[in-house]
Amino acid sequence: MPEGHSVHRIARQFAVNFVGTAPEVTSPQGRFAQGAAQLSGREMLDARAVGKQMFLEFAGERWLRVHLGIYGAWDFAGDVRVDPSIQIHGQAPGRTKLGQTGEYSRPESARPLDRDGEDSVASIGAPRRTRVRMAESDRETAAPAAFPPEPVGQVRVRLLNELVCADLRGPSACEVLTPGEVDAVIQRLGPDPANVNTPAERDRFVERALRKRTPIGLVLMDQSVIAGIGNVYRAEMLFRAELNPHTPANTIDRSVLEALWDDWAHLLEIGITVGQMMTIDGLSGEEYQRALVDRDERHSVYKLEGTPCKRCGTNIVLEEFGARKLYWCPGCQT
DNA sequence: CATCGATGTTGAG
DNA sequence: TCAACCTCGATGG
Repeated sequence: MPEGHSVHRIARQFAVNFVGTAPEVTSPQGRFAQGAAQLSGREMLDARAVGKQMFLEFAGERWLRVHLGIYGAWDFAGDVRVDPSIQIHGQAPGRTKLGQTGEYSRPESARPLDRDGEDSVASIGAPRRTRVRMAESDRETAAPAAFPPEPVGQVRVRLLNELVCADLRGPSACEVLTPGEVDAVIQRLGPDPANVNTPAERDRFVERALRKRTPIGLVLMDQSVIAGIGNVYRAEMLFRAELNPHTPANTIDRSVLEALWDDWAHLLEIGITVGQMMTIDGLSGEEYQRALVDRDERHSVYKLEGTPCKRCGTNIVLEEFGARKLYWCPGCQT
């Protein structure tokens, strides 16, 4: 379910809660018992995301690669700290408000969107006894009574240190790799502006795209061309660029492709910070708060088929495209 | 409460 | 091209 922004958020949570500790690694479900044994008791050295994949580095040149696929999720429970660069919204309806201080949900949290985001070297948040599910959207629920909690459902892998327990369920990939194998995987992925956003990286994307006759609507989802974009961001980015999804990539102006990269970098940074795919700019504070809660308020085309385009009034259409659903406006995406 | 569908990818045919 | 993976929120009765 998650697009690139969620995976970066999860990697940051591992950096804050696990890097520098030597967690016990188990596979309550059993399917990953062998891999878990290879990692257990080793210090975690690094946590990184590239596109939709996460890589956790352990001492002894062993890496855990995780891809959440369509319904994978991580649950963090215990005394969880929140990386200062991310906000956690989206508690279940009817649950207690997030954080006694309201630190993560006050309206001013909208502000970083309009700035460049170079300021924060804030200190890491204090641990808070809680449980947070991190997947396509985050959800905070009441802390389990016991620590570590009883595994619920099919837990492929559990990482447990003194303070925090992280459970992985439903991943499409979960495996131990050597450094060389990690390099090979990353080699096959396109650039990710959340890791390196330089003119050279942007050129890498542009050159790869210009070599394809494939429609841009497919190229944007090709993880070897640009990493991290999924079906929602694809549709929304094409709308923002006023681009017909069927346009062959190699017929698009270089400047337009450069703008697509810049827009992805922009949207991805917002997504990482906010934890929601906010794809409409310039919302008022009130609209922004509504967009946090209601998907239809934060998108222009995704799942909005049959409604009038906010830009030109033409009805948004839904089209089967490369085995996925594509939402776009035939009126102004030309 | 049963059923559906999903923000993804792989691999069989 | 499409089933499989195997989770869970949304939807409808």
